[in-house]
Amino acid sequence: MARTTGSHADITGPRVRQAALRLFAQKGYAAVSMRAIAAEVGVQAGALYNYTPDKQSLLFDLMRGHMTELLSEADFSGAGNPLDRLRRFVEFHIRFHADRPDEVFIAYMELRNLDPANFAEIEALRRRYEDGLEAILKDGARDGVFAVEDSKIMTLAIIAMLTGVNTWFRTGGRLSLDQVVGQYWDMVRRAVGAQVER
Amino acid sequence: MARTTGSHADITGPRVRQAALRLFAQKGYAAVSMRAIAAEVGVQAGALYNYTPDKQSLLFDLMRGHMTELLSEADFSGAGNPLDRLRRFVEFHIRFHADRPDEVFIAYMELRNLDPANFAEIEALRRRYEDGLEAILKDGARDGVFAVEDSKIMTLAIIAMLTGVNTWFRTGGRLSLDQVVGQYWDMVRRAVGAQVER
DNA sequence: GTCTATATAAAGATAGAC
DNA sequence: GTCTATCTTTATATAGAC
Repeated sequence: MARTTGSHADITGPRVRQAALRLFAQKGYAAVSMRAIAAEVGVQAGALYNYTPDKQSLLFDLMRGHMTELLSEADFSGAGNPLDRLRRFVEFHIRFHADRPDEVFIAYMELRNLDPANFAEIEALRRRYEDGLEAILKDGARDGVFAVEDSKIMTLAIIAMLTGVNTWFRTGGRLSLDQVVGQYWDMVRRAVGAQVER
Repeated sequence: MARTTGSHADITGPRVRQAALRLFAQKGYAAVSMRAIAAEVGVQAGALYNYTPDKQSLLFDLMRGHMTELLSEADFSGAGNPLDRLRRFVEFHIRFHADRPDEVFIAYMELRNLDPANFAEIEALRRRYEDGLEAILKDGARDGVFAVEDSKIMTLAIIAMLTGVNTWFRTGGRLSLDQVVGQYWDMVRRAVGAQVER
């Protein structure tokens, strides 16, 4: 990708983030050099430092942006009965994550490469998301429509199961995302002990 | 750890693998230098090459050893009814993985750092393990005791849910491993549509 | 078998010209 | 804003002494 000297701040900034996202997801943060990111963008390594103070900030900004968007799009308003809220959560989680495989991969794989302060901030966001699901389960248990022995364990089990979709799902594969959502909803609904509607 | 010059092949070999295991799990393969492994063992970097041809082989041997042990200890014999076999699988999976947090972490996080040929070999072993669980689900569906819409999806969903335990379980924490096994078995049993025994 | 020393390559980050 | 050039550090791996 040949590039000439000049000013392209508005274009280059997003391209740096995009290149870092793709390369971090593909090879891992520690295995990606600033030179590799620069090459993907089409600039020299030194130019990257106009857009990020260092490599760590690049990783942190990607993860924080992802978690912030996740929390802003999730519906934890509490509207509706617990079974409907759980169904909406399952569908949202699968679709949101299927749309952003690289961001999801980084968010789960690169936590240990965050500086301690950055790690704490990302963990707090993740915790808020878990709390959103746990509130649904607790409300369902309170209403007697879910069989919840330990809401925290059930929260983590459901999220792990749903996020696992990203390890194998590919658009255009054997199953449509609609089918995936349907089957996971069947499993989650049964796992929480909700009655199967007929 | 002060060390002097001399021959310690029988001792040093396992210590190299153990140090690599611990450091790869903690910092990630790409972020761990051969010098760091040597320092953990208490030798100089050059001495490591008496025990491994290179860093990649160190990673591959750890992962292959883990997967081979997993397959050798799992009971995929087909003895018993599908519900009992599934219960045994759930308990085995949770306990085996809880006993080996570092190996499990590496096996899931460092796949992309394997050379292509090594990756193919590990993937084949992982597939064999998945096939073992899928056979249980298929037998249960055949007997009409499980409600299985797609055995492959259900296999991956169960494994993802169970392996997720490793992200939070710590010995001496709020819950004993017995309690964890019991609660996950409740969820899995319901997720596959099996009747809850009373 | 382990050491010291080193060959060779690549990393993160910065300086100064344009 | 981007370039080229470079400082400084660190990496994998090997050679040869003991």
